[in-house]
Amino acid sequence: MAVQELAADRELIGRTSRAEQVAAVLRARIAAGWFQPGDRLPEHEIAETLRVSRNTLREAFRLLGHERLLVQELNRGSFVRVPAPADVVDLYRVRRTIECAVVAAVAAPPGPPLLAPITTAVDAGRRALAERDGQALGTANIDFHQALVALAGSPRLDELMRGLLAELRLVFHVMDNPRWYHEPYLPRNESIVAALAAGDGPGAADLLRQYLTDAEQQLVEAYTNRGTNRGASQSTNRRRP
Amino acid sequence: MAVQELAADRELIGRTSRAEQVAAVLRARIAAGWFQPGDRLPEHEIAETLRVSRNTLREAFRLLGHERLLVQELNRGSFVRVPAPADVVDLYRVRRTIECAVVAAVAAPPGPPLLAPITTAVDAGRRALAERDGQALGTANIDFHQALVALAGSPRLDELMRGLLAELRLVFHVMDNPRWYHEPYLPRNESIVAALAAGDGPGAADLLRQYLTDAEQQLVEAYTNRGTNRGASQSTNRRRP
DNA sequence: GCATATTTGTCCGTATGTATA
DNA sequence: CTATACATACGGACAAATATG
Repeated sequence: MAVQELAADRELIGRTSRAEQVAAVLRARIAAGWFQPGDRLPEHEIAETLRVSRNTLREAFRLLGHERLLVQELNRGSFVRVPAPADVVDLYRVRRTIECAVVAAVAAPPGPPLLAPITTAVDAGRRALAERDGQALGTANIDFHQALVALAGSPRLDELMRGLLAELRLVFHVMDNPRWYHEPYLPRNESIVAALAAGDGPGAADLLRQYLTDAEQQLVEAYTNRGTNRGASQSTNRRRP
Repeated sequence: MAVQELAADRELIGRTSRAEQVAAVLRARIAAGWFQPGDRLPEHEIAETLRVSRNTLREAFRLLGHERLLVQELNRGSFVRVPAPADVVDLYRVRRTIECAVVAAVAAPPGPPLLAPITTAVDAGRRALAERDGQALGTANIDFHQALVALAGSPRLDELMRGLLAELRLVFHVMDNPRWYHEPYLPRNESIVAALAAGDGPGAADLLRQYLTDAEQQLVEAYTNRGTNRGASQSTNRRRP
């Protein structure tokens, strides 16, 4: 019965709990960099601002902690997570494993509903580059890789990828200017699309693997430098200005 | 009531955050089948039994909901999740993607610290089969695949795999006798180990992919039959007997 | 269809323990 | 070392939704 598919849209109406709504707000704030890695999220202050009780806020904190966006130190509070260099390495290891496996499984040119989001993301990236919009370039790159994983048609892989990219956003927020790291890879995205459109999954996967390896190397190098300079260890007691 | 048997787990809590300790207890109970898919977990009753407040229990519920072990229906409560057939398909799609990718990346015989857990799991399976211990056979199979993913050396992939296998346990709990589904695959595990020990990752990955495809087909078939017979839709109001 | 009882969702007050100035 | 601030956890309260008769 097709009606049950509507159930997926239930959460779009008001039918979600306060805790998840609060989590969504905080998630967006963290993704946008409004809360920066290392920032402490004081319960009382935030609960008062969002007009929710501390109990429901704590439920939201647990959710975000489970998503690795927050770390919760016992009796000290919740902090926006500041990823360690080892996390960057692991993130890219997982990305290589999953993205490449999904892309390599492509045996025929994907249909428009699958290919369109990919080309759209590349176009958005090209436009952002022309307008020198680093923020848009970054999100376009994220959308590109999210669309790649969507080729598998797996809800769990989609959500997993969302989580990985959300974590990766934390890494970029630790550094000053994320745009430089995405810029050189736009033409490589285009060649990946070309291979995919031709139905050459394994070829696209090879390009993608090299892409991710290069990106990781450059990112880890820049990250360890910036990271140690700031000395933003997780247990420092930074707050919002 | 049978819920009072939970009091035995009261002693396990005492070190980290209460919510995570409670979550660990419930997670173990669900994995063991003590809470069965479809069961409702009443807040007041469980909170009273575990001697925690409803607030902290709800934090634990949020965690388990995020792990897809519980579903939380607004104003109706938290239920042990009963996976749909589509979930089984997706679980195996993810398993094929990740496990095969990890195994295929093996280019040389793994060192003892990586290979030992794999062979140990196979041995445990062989022993369980000899003793006709279906429960042990199932866990041995789970340990085997967990050890396979550990080849990647990625904490995130390890945790991801743990979650997938925990979900899969729910599927087995919906059906009566899990042992029949693991039995025919033991020799295939052994051949996978042989290929791995020889450093032939791609060969092992091919065997593994076929293994997972066969297992999925058999499981989905048996699952849809059992599942519809029971009529255990998520919104039915089952409780513990 | 209606009235009642139960359960969840949410908030508040408060006590305790922990970390930090 | 004391004092302060804050997180942690508990219990009570009420409204809202749901299940039950």
